[in-house]
Amino acid sequence: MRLSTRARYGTRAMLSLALDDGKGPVPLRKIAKEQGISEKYLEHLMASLKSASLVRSVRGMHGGYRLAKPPSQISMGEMVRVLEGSVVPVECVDDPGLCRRSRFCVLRDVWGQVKKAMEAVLESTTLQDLVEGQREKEQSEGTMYYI
Amino acid sequence: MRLSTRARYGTRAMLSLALDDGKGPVPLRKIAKEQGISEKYLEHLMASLKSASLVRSVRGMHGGYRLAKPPSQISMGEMVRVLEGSVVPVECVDDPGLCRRSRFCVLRDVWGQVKKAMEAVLESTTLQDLVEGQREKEQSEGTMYYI
DNA sequence: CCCAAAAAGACAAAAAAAGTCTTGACAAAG
DNA sequence: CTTTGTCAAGACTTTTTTTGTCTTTTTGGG
Repeated sequence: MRLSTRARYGTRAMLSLALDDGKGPVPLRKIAKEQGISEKYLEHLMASLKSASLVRSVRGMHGGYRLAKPPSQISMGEMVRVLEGSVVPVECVDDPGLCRRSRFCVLRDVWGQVKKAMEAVLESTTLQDLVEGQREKEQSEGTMYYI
Repeated sequence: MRLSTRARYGTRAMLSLALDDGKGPVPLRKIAKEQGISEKYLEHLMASLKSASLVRSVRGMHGGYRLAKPPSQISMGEMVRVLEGSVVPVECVDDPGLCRRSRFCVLRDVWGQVKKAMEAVLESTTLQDLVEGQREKEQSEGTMYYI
């Protein structure tokens, strides 16, 4: 029940873009450095995000990536789906035809509930929320002792 | 964000045991056949479930496995944890030391909420609930399909 | 009592799949 | 002609799933 690094890295990259939203394209290299991710690997993630129209790219000098929509219109759910495929714990939840027991399978019902519960959280959180949360945390960080 | 077959097969095996609870030990071979799982693989799963004291085994002729506790005292959460390790989507949620950003990481907060949401569902569902649900389904549909 | 058969158990490791990361050649924009 | 993204291919690693071989426990039939 783990997320792969695709979702972890990808969402962090998206958060980076959101934090710099409106300041022109952010080069992949910068994001990779900030997040400690291999550039080449991040490239793959950005390709997925781009083909899902969550980001847009600008080539050439001063190029880079930027969000394709305002942060308030990009949910965690959308990002995770793009990066990892569906948020479903077991295939048959989305695709009952996969198993002919589906109609009578109580376990399938449970996995369905799990999916719903996860989605509720992920869909209700947008990049905008993350940005705001991050700004708050940064503010209180300044007033805290460094351990 | 998928469960591995460990959790899928394992929970199905546990449900099988719960449905036959009180009728003496069920041989692994029977469960494997019912569920279409390799015997040897299932053996590994049962070993995990056994060492977590969710099932007990009886060796020798007419031996097999049976639940170690009443179905009402075994939650889905317990089973999934045993079979898959923790239900946590990202390590740092349980173990903040893994990343020094943890304290200020908004994404970690979100993954924490996702974990809670999943756990709420899984902890509140017991094998007893599954058995009852299964019996209801059988009744309303008249037939039960085993493979 | 002794043996054969039916089970679980242990240990190992092969095989397959998924995930992660790298290299290198190419294309566009300034 | 340098900075940046794009694409293809594959190497490497880790996890997951399956298989094999042998041992131990228990029971039921002679």
